[in-house]
Amino acid sequence: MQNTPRTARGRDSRDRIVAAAAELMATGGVEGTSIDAVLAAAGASKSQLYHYFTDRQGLIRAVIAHQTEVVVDAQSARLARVGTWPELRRWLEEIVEFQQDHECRVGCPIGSIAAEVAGHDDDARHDLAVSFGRWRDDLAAVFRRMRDSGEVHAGADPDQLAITTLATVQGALLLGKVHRTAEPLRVTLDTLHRWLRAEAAPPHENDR
Amino acid sequence: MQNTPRTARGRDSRDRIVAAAAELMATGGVEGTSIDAVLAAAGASKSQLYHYFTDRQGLIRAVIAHQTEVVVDAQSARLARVGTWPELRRWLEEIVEFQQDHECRVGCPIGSIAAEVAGHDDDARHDLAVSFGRWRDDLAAVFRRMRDSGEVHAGADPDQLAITTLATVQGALLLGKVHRTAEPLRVTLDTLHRWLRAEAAPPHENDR
DNA sequence: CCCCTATTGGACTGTTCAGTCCAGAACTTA
DNA sequence: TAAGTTCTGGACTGAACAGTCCAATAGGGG
Repeated sequence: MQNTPRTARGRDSRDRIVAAAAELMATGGVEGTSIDAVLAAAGASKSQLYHYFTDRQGLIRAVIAHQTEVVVDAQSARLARVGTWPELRRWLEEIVEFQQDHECRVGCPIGSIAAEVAGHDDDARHDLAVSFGRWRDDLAAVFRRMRDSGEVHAGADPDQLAITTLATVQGALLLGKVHRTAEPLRVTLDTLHRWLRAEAAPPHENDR
Repeated sequence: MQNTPRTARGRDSRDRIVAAAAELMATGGVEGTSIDAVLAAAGASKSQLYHYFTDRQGLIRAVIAHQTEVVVDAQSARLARVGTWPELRRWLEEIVEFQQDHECRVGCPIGSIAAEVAGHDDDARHDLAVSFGRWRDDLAAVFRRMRDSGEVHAGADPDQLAITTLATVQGALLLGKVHRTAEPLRVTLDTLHRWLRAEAAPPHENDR
């Protein structure tokens, strides 16, 4: 019935359901995860789920919102601290390290959901477009800052760099997930970094 | 029972089933496509399907093989005709055009299946790794040819360029699918092309 | 033509699924 | 503490699902 939780207990129940669904869907896919499996994992009952969500699709969209919070919001905070080339490099390295620590099993939760539902769930697709849009904007802000501070040359287009960076990261995460190795991820993000560096402002133009 | 078709009629039946499954799974996702839906679309009966495939997973792997044939084999033939920068650019443009013509609805069939099943079907994941590996090798062959002919500078690593190119293309296709616009695809592949061009051999080193 | 194998139709089974429903428990507010 | 609301347990339903089975047909080699 799509109720908003009004008590701490209700909020906790809803959160447990969404967290369990997010975890199961990340590994088993969206359509491969049943309501019953989610409830078993969350230790909740059916009436709880249908009290907070209209139907399965509502739960899926809540999972997308949850993963956006986990992934994009975290990236937003992380990217806010990126303003130099070494910091950008570090950001890319952390992505590789994270995947390595998780055996490349998940890739990007948002990207995985997107690939699965974008074709047949227009509402979910829209939510995901917004999430990706925010991520792209955060990246564009980084490149804009770096351009303003002279780390990136004046002619560079921060938006284009952001879109390309996001696409490359997503593709690299997919390849890593398929090969279950951080190797393609490492190679790709390394090359991406090298190419991005070519957007740096020539030192002789800024250092005088 | 995983029988190989022994007559023309049997081969036709099997092909119809796989083609219908591939089409449905491309739009509705793998787990979102039921056996019954496949049979209805193919105009076949259950005993036909279970005569040629052991189970649902067998059908999925056959679909992966089919899409590999359609996508990777086609790319292989297409990339065999790429050996110069304008030809490489043309190849990237064709990807954008194809997606535009299909309203970015499908993205890459291989990539979509990969994102969905890589997490929980190890056999399928392996098949997909092989498919992506072949695609990468074909791309590496292009860059190796271009290096040998002096279009790419001697220090470039064809394998790294191939992996990064494949990852970027896959990521761009995903973004296009989510936004249902060729715009991010166009921007990303444009930028990718610009960056790849930086791997070109300096003219003064080869033109004398 | 006959025999043998490949192929096919479709009914059937048992399970799992999403979603409904209602009675009762827990909590809030006054 | 009493009334009103929120939350919860879990049985129940009907549909959809993957997979089985067998009888029947089609087609090819002799």
